[in-house]
Amino acid sequence: MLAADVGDLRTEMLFTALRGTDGSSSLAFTIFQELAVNIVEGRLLPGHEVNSAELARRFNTSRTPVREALLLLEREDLVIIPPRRRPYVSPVALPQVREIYEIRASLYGLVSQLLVERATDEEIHGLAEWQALLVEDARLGDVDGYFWHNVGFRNAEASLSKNGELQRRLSSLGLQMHRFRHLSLSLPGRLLHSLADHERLVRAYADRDAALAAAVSRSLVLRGYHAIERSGRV
Amino acid sequence: MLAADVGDLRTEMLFTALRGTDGSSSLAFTIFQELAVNIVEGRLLPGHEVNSAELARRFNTSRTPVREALLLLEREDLVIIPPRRRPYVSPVALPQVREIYEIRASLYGLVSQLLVERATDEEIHGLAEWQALLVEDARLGDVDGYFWHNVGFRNAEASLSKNGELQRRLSSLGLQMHRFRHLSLSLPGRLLHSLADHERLVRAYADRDAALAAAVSRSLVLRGYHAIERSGRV
DNA sequence: TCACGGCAGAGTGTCGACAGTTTGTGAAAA
DNA sequence: TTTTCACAAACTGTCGACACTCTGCCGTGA
Repeated sequence: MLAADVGDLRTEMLFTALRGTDGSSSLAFTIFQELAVNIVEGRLLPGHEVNSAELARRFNTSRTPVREALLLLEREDLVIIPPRRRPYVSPVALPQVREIYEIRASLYGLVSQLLVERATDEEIHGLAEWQALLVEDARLGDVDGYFWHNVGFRNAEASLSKNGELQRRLSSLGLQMHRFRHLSLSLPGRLLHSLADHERLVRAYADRDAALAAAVSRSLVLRGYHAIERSGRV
Repeated sequence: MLAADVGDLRTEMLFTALRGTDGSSSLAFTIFQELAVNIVEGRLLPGHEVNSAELARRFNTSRTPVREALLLLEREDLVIIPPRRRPYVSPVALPQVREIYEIRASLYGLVSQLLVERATDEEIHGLAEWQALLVEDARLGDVDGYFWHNVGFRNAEASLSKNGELQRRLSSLGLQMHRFRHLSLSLPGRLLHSLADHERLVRAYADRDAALAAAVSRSLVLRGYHAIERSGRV
């Protein structure tokens, strides 16, 4: 039933850098992925209790793979497993959102810096193509399209930093961020601001200006947080 | 038998920020901690295969908690669990060491920046006391003492950033880093360089110079990597 | 009426067992 | 002698069951 969701090309993007990491290949990871998508897309709300026995029934398995899936979810901070108590979907409170954005800003600053040092001209040109997609989405007012192309752009940047660890950690943070990022972009006017920042970022890449790129990248992320903060929606 | 190791006050420091995170309270986490210490202290070498059945025997448990402990170890990148194959202690190759130091440098830059913005004068004064311990260790040439006081200093900084997520992620990185960090400090002359950097860092804190503190903090970490790189020991 | 204590239901943590897969060994063939 | 194939041992992933713990409800006593 959820295979459709998980198989979806877009949600797939959220897991690419995480896939290699997982231990148990199939059952546990499948359940993990399924639940993770439901959490980040907001179908499983914060505080919702997840029952391993019930999940086992739903997935036609025993509780063992379910438990392992829950551990994977905990590793991504999507659920909290108190000892001897029911696991529940982790809360999304503003202070914690800020913490995550701060980390993400710092790491994307690093990505941009490394990218300038290590990416080839062709690779940087590839980023410009993502940028073109974003421009088009913005022109059409296609918030959803913008959102996912933005994910693609971000993933491409991370990959060009040529630091696999960094890429993995950002992917992990990204999963967490998707729980509230759509809030940020759907705010009025936000999309155009974001686009302008992207523009400056791509230009800094083309100019091979590492310091500027890092600064723009950081502020790009932080601006997303401030938008959420001001919206008062969390 | 290993309780002595794990109970040790110093190794304890490595896990403080990780403790709350764990799902299974006792058995799995105990096994995890035990194995983690053995890996970071170099008693379990990279590539060494860990056999869940054998571990279960050694800890007088079934394989279930052992499996969960292995998942926790995988989360800290201390073991790799290929599907349907034996888990093994993750390798420590120079390129990956570099990746981790890059991330750590960036995040400690963030720590220093946030610390300047958020710590009270008393708290910053507390850091100066750690610094005094380091000076004393350096004077005595006590590399081991310097190492652990340095960990304490770093933990204190992370805590003063008042960003719990950041603290947790640094703790996770730290666990990984301890696998090769002792290499760095035991290099001749390295200790004094490190001390001089600390001195500058503490002064930047006292002066509330966020930009300088962040820069010094980053270079402090990166210098550690360059020392390892030049030593050619990895 | 309200507080306290005990009891039943639900759920987690752990266990031992089983099936399927991988690895290593040894015999057979080239 | 070297290579290939097949078999056996070892190990992983999964399962169903059991004991202990927690939670919520109900009855008892004040």
